[in-house]
Amino acid sequence: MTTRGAAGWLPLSPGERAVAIEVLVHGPLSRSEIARRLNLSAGSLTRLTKPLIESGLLIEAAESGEGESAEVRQGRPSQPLDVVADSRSFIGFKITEDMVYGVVTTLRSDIVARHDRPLTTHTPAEVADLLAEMTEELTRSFPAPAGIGIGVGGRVEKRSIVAESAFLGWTDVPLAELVASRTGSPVVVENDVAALVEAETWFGAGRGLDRFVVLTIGAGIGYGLVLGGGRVASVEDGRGVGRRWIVNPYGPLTPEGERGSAISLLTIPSIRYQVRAATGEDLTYEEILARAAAGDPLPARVLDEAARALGTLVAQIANFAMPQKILLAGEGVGLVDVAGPALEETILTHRHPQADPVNLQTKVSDFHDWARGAAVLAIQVLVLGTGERR
Amino acid sequence: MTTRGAAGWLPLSPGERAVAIEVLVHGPLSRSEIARRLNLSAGSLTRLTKPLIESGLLIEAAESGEGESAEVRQGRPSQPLDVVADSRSFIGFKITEDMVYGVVTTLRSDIVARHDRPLTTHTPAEVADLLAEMTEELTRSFPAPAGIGIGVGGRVEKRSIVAESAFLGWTDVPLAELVASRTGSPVVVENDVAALVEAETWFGAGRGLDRFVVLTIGAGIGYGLVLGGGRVASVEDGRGVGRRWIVNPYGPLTPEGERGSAISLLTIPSIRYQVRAATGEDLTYEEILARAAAGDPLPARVLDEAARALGTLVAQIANFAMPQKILLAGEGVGLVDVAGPALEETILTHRHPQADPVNLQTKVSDFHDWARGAAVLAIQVLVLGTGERR
DNA sequence: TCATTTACTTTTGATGCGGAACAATCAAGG
DNA sequence: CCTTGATTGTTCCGCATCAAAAGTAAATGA
Repeated sequence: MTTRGAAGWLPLSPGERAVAIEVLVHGPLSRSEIARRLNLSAGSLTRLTKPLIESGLLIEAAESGEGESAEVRQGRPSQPLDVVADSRSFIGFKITEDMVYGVVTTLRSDIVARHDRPLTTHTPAEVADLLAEMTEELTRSFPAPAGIGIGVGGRVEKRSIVAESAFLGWTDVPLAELVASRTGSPVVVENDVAALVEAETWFGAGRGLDRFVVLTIGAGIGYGLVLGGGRVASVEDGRGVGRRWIVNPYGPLTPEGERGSAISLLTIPSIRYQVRAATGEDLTYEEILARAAAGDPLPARVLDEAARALGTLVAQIANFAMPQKILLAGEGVGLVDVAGPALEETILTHRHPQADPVNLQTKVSDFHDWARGAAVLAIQVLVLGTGERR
Repeated sequence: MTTRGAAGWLPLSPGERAVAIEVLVHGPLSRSEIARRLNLSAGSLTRLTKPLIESGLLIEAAESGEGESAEVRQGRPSQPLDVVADSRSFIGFKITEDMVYGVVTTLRSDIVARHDRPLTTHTPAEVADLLAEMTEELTRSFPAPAGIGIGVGGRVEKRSIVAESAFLGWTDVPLAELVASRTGSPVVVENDVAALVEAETWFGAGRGLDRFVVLTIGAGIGYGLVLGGGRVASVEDGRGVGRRWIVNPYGPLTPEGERGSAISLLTIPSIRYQVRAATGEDLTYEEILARAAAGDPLPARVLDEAARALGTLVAQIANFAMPQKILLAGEGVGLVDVAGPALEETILTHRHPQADPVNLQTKVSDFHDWARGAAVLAIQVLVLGTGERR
């Protein structure tokens, strides 16, 4: 097995794991607070926290200090527990066509170092060599990594094998094994969108939610549905979702995606293509946003149409999947700033008048966020033994 | 409390409840089979089943008899356990504008008697009187009902109060209390769609599934999303969902619903309205189906457009909510028989080419199915103590 | 100083589960 | 006919886990 169990930490009992995850995800918490959250008695918490503290995973945090401890309360002061975030470090990689982005994170998934390198070859062995080299450089000033997570666009099986990746030209590449043998660290490989979704579910916008959706816009469209704390896997994962999400049958026809599909309306290449086809100018996405903001009518029209498509999608997701929150992420969500009103208006048009307003959050992510997502997967799988679901 | 706990049966421990539900929902099962399904040891099953058998809820079923016991197997023969379906009876009502439909069911939710009565008044007290009378008549040849379930179109709160029902003109009517005081039986009131969804989740198309969707077409549109065995409640419940599900912005404008919405494209009144507006003839839904099947172009066109709208909806639900199965139910699903190919084609158009085919099931329901749904709710709440979720 | 409040620990008892040993009941094969 | 093996179900014991209760600790406020 490439991805063996908790490396270094003792295996956790279900109760211990629940406590560890609660503290890890929801910051420093006192024992009594954890007891309330997990519906356990105070006595159980003494029992469960003892081995966690002894093993070094948790620590009795220094009292919040002099700053200001919120309200002064009566009674014995509580003793917050916190994870020893720096006790282990994790490495996350995001592989794109021509670059590899790497980060080092703490147990809390805070990024403490970044390191990127151009990717000049797609040969599996050479890519693994590069990842091993980058691991070496990244860990120079940190303890040996407890785990390595790798995010790749494409289909990934068993969290270790890249079954199919078009932009790398890979089929059934056992990437986890290749990297693990070079670095000696356990490795988890996952589809990039899936990793980002898990990261947001644990540490980001979806923290503590039961139903949660992540929609990413960038070079393509990504969709992740989280139910009951776990991501729902589907066969379309990593196969370029959104090609057949026909939002507007009379919408534009672009090289990728069907006419009027989410891909042809929303992705960065499609928006650039539409502007280029109409004006002859080859503008970057940022330039298009800037021109639209400045009042240039053609870019504004393209972005307005995109925002309306996005609003339709968001409303449909809210109507049918009923998430408590929808996160818009990726490099291509800048259009929300420029065409926000059109987005809002379209959402309202497609929602029941008495329905709850859609809880929508926007987060422009860069490639280091994707790499961080991969690191979070390593935390989940390797430290806490959170296996795959169904 | 109107809806007090398990009337007659001892309160069940979580383990006992799990066993009871497993046997109730999945037919006769041997102890070892239950142990496998619930991941319990054989010893635990002896312990858990003993009180259930003693209390009369379960029984050691007579061996399947002479017929043919499938394959001959080695070893001690298994002893299937089954619920004593006839030990209690349940009553379910569905209230429409001018009729009340009533059924008597077994613990397994099999309908053993039906009785309908016209509804000539909408006064809460008189409706409750009628329900009490019908209960009296329905239980003449059956033991006293263990519980009564009532399904109403509209918003229902706390499974007892009709907060708002347009067609009855009701606001905050404590219907459960009114009926319970007249009959002496515990009463559960729920939105009709919600009740049907629960019934299908436990005993119907959604049995054993983790993610499941029910879409009903009739006088209106109904939508129910089941995740992890529980229905997701939403504020739109009972407020006429589908009015803002804009499927085709250039679709027909009907008296109800926005232009091109699911309501104006799919509901029976809208389809009849479209045919009437075009031909001047006031046809029933069944007549429209028959004419379209016979080749009459105008009804065929209306139904074709409806089927394409339905296909779009189904595909969107499959794309975004990712259920393992979608059930189409209600009085208005007959169009699937007439315009099935258009439905299939539209679904495929909106699905990823490599996605799993949509698991779609169609079930024409009559009003007794709705009443049965209400009875199932009584079974859930009163017998097994399955409370509300979130 | 002393009651009060809140947080945590220790002890105790109950519960529920898995596992081992055993009984029951069948088929297959000499 | 008897043995062997397979499968189901029962009984019993030990273990893990939890809640409840009682005790300890550390603060506030009068």
